[in-house]
Amino acid sequence: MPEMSLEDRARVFSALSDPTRLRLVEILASEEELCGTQIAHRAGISLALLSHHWKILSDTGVVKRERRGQKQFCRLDRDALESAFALVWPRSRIQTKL
Amino acid sequence: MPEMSLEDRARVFSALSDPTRLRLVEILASEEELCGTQIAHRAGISLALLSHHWKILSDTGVVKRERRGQKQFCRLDRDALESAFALVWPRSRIQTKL
DNA sequence: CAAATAGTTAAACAACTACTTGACTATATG
DNA sequence: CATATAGTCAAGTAGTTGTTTAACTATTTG
Repeated sequence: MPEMSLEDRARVFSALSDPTRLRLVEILASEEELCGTQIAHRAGISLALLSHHWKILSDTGVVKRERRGQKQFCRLDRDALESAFALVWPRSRIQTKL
Repeated sequence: MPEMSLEDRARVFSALSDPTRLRLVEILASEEELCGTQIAHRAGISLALLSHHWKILSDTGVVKRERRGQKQFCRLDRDALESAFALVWPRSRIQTKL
């Protein structure tokens, strides 16, 4: 993540601003990777609704997806989060450099 | 910040999800404290619009305000941010304990 | 009290968002 | 090819949000 505009940083926070999506992200924060069906099941939502939120999380760069066969595996992109958090939460950037 | 519900954490991110408000927060992240007129001037917005966004930032706990005479001084509440970020960005909590 | 500074509030509008349902596409397997 | 699994997409509805304008309140100072 070289540079993110104010709008792009706001879009990352917007991706985290819905309880359903925040739950998805928090689930992913505690796992290496999960496929769509697993995520939907853990979050207790339909696949259609996951697909809707998944697109938003992907478009904003909060998660990365990779197709393997029928399934798509998903993981957090911590660099994107860090870029968005940097100016609000400087400590995270400074301290992760340790 | 003892415990924050999923909804409350989402509300913090929602407070940061608008470019205008994110700018306000980033301005405050680089200063000890500022009064409303200073903030509005730096952000290039009207006082009426600041007041609208200021309420959202206060209600979600992202900033704390204190009246001194005519002016209200405002500063970030980093504990509230940390509580919201914790499950998404575990490193910030762990590392700030160092 | 009068005037200036600092901030609030309500109304109105346009734009956006989450969710459900049902039909659709893609990949793997028997 | 048929079936099952995995996920997408479009349409519709209901609710929310950001901004402007203009009038209003609160506090300080002359």
